[in-house]
Amino acid sequence: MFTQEQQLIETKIKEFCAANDIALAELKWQPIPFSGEWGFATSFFQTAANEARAGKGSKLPVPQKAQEIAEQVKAQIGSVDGISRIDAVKGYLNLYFSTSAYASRVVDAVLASRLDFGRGAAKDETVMVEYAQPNTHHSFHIGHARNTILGETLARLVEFAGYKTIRASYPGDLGLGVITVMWMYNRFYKGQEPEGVHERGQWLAKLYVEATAMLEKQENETPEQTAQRESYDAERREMYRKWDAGDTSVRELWRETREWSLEELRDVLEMLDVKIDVWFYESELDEPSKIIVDELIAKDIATDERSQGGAVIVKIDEKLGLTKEKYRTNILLRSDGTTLYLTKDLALAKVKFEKYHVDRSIYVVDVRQSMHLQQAFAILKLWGFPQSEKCYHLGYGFVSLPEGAMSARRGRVVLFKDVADEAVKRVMAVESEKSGDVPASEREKIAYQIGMGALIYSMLSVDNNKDIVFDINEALSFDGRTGPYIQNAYVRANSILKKAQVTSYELQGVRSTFEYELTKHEIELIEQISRFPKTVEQAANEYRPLVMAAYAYDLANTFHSFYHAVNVMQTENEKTRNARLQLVMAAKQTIENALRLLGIQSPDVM
RNA sequence: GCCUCUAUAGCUUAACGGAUAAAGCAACGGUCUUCUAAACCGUCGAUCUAGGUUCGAUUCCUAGUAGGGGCACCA
Repeated sequence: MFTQEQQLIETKIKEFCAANDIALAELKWQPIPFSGEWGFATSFFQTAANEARAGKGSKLPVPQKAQEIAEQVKAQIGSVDGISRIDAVKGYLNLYFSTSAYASRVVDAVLASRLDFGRGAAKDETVMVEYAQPNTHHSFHIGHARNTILGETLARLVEFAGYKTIRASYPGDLGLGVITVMWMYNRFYKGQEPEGVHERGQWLAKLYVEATAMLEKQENETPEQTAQRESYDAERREMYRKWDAGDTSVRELWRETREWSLEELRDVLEMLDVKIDVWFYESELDEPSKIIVDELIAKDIATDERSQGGAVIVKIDEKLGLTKEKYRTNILLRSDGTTLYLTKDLALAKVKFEKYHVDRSIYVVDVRQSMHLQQAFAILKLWGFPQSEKCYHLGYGFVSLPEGAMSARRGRVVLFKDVADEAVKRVMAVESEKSGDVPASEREKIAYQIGMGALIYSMLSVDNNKDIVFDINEALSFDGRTGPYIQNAYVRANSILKKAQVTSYELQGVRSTFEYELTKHEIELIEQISRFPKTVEQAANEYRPLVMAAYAYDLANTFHSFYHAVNVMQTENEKTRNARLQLVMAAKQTIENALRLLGIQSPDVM
């Protein structure tokens, strides 16, 4: 927010260095730490090191030399409009703001932009974020939730940063797992499905567990059991064959059961406030991907070894001219001519680039598929798509349970819906004792917002490449570094404004005046608010939801401290009180904007 | 065997190559007649090992140790 001052100072520093034959290193700006005052800083260590290496000037150790330069620069700059004080400390040049002017600038900027405060300038690039890719015929578990939460936050970040953003979901709706569920249903449960979107979706997952148990070879099987199992498996394979051949009744069964899963998925996404723009289905990419294989063979990217009883493969390293093994070789078509995951991903990428004009393509996919995606990107490059350079795999660590890995086969999963329900229950339990004035009609809705806030934040506050052992008590904790903590800061800000009866017209559109001695807490709050736009930029550029999650907590933390230290309503001086109320409005707005990027709601009361 | 990720306080996690490594939980001690104590304030407490690069390394490089994950007809 302070680029003008920064540039002015930078110019002065450059002039000084040029005049004195100092090889200035790149200037990097940062906030001044440990300050009750407020400003920005840069250091001269690199410059001093450059000088020392060139053998110029005094032979001081680098830190002293940096300090010397800082002092000289300070003397050279003199006074700058809007900067109250300049210090040269330990090799750093610290520039302190004229507090009241900057306080007004920050607060007014927030109040002028409101929901758009922090939004980046519109960019001429289209980003597609692909996430929410669960398989159909299974139920949505907490691992899928991590994927979806990460993807949605990333989508919100890049969108807010100014990119045209397309949200894509890619459910896996074919394969042996899907057929297994269909076979189980058709054989034993036809027409017995329960009512209710989630009940039905979860029931399909139960069928899968039951079917797996029936179809897996058991220890100490009797001959009858073996025969039974083999006969079941033959039925299943026959069903797969029919599906593949386009058999009408099997296809109809498939469409019907698939829809049950998709209904549940859509409901879950709504619960998470996710609005998918484009749905891709694996089944729809099967045929197109076969055509692509022919093209890749024709272009001599893929090698057809089918005549020797082999498969169609891509020797990626060889084609890229790499001598060291990196991407290795992968298969595009099985020897029986059927496609694989990689084949379909290539077809999907083509659609993304050609039909949706995607410049950047982000894949939010389990880190275990890292190799697979690197291979896919490499093949896209060979294929001649320049966008392959801007394909990015946002991998994320495994979500496991304290008792071990989740397993859909064995039914050892924690379902998202169950956690969400539990979250509401727990919030309702504390709501009655902790909050007085939550209207009865709003109770459940607010409990849901808080419960989801806790769950979402717990997923976002861990760096994406780290594994998570899911502990429901930790995920739904409401104390400390959590979603509800941040929501509570918002509620408190709102509460002050309500009490003060600041309605929209009185203090809005009126330029704030901070013509008084600001407390340390106010300055820190303003400083924190001013960092929001840069944080958006950083989080979006680096594809790191965690950066925004960390910021949201820091902002809330600063607000809570301010709240305790400064009593806004009891401020005697009216001008000071008004300025503080505007600061509270700005803080409230910024917290809301940050939470919105995380996909967390901001309840007015809690 | 090759590739890759991770290693920070008792536990869970932060930290553009730069100033005093930051939080939460747990423990201990304070703070509600005052804008909501789902909060605030304080105490205790940490960079896996060995080299290297650098003026400066938790951060980069190499090796090691420990633990995940991946490596052609699964997704």
